[in-house]
Amino acid sequence: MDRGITSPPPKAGVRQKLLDAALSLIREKGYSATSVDQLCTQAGVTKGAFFHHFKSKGALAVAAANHWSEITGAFFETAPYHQRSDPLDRVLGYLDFRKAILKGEIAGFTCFVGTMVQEIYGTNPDIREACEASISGHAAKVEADIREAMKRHRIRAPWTAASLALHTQAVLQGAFIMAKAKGGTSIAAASIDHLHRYIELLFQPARHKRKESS
Amino acid sequence: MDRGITSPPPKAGVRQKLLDAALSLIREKGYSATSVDQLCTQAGVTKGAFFHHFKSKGALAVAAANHWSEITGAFFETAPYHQRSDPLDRVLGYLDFRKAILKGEIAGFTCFVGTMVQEIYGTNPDIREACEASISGHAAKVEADIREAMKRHRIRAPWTAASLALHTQAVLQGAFIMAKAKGGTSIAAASIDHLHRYIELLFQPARHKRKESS
DNA sequence: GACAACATACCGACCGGTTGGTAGCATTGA
DNA sequence: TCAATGCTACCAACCGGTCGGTATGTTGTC
Repeated sequence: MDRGITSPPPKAGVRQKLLDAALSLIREKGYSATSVDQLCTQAGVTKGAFFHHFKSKGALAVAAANHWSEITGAFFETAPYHQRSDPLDRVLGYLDFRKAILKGEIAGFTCFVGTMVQEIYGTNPDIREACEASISGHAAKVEADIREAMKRHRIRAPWTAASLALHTQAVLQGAFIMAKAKGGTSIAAASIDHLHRYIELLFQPARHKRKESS
Repeated sequence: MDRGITSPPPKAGVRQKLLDAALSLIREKGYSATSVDQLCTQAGVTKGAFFHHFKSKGALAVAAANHWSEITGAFFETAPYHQRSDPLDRVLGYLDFRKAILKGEIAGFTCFVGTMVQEIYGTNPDIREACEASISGHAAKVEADIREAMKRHRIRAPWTAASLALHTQAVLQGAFIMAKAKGGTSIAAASIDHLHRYIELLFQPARHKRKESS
C-alpha cells in the first residue's frame, strides 16, 4: 500500500489521457457537444475505463479545469517576462506574451475554462466553481505584479490591482470570442494592444518621473 | 395572390415565438444543451411546426442571430445617450448604459451571439457567420461615434476607430464571461469602468484643449 | 484469492429529424 | 355560385441513432 505512493505511474496514464482529451475536445466543440464516447476514442480508452476513473462526465470536467490550472500555471511560469526586474515591465511583458501566443488553430490558444463556463454556469455549479477558481488563480498572479508595480511607481488610483488584473482576463476572454467570431486573430491581437496601451497610460505619470525617455 | 402579401401575419406568430424561445433558452444553457423539444415546449409549438418553419435546428440559430441583431439594434437606438451632441459623450454614455444594464438574471443581459459563437465556431460556419455579422454590425454603430469623436477632437492615433469599437465589444464579451464565472456582475461592471477610463485617457489631451473643467 | 484496473455488452432516455395526414383558406373553372 | 383543386400551416406519431451511465466479465498483480 505504501509502495503505491512511490510507484503510482504504472502505465502511460489513462486518467491523464482523458484529461488531455477533455482539454482539446471541449476547447474545439464545447462541453455539451463533446460526448463521453468521443472523449474515450480520443484518449484511446474504453468507456469502462472512463467511469472507473471519473464518476461522471461532469467530474471529468471539474478535474480537467483543475488540470488546466496546473498546465497554464506551469506554462506561464516559464515565460521570459518573469525575469524582468520592473514589475510593470512584467505586466506589459505578460500581455506581449499573450499576444505572441495567438498563433495556429483557435482551439490552440483559447481558454479552456472560459469556453466551458459559458455553457455550464447555470446548470453545473461544481464545474462553474472550478472554472472560477482557475481564472481567479491566474488573475492573482497578474495581480501580484500589478500591486508591486503600483507600489514601486507610487500609484494612487481609484482602481485596485485586483480589478485591473481581472480586467486583463476579461479582455483576453473577450478577445478569444472575437477570434472565434471573426475566424482570425487580428482583432484579438488589436484588443490586447489596447489593453497594453491602457496600462501604459495608467502608469504613465509615474513612469515619466523615473525615466525621461518617452 | 397580391392580397397574400398584404395579409401575411394571420396569427400571433409561431416563428416569432420560436425565435424568442431560442434567445432565452440558448442564453441560459447554450446551443448544444438546448434541444428542439425544449424550444418547442417553451414556444408552445409542436415539433412538426418547428420543422415547418425552420429546416433544421441550425437554421433556427441563424435566424435567431439575425433576430438578435434587430432586437438589440432597436433597443440601443432608443437609449438616452444618443441625444448627446458630443460624439465622445455618446461613446462614454454608451458604456455607462451598458454598465447600467447589468442587472437581474445573467441570461438577461449577456449577449446571445457571443454565447453561441463560442460553441459553434468550429462546427457550424453558417451560425458563426451570422454571429459575426451581429457583433460587427453593432460595433459599426459604436465605431461611427468614435470616428466622429476622433475628428471632432482632432485625435491622431496609432489605433483606428474600428479597432477601438471592436475592443469595446471584446471587453463586454469578456465581462459577460467573468459574470458567468463569478456568478455576479461586480467584476463585469469594474471591467466596463476600466474601458471607460481607457477611452477617457485616449481622448484626454484633446478634451483639455476644449474644456478647462476636469 | 483478493483487489484494482480495466474491457464488453448493454440500458432506458433522449437526440435531431421525418413521416403521413388534416384543417382551413384561396384560386379556379363550369 | 360553388364544388373541385391546390396550397400553406400545422400536428401526433414515430424514426434510427446517440446520449450518459451501469452491470458484469476478464485480467494482471500483490
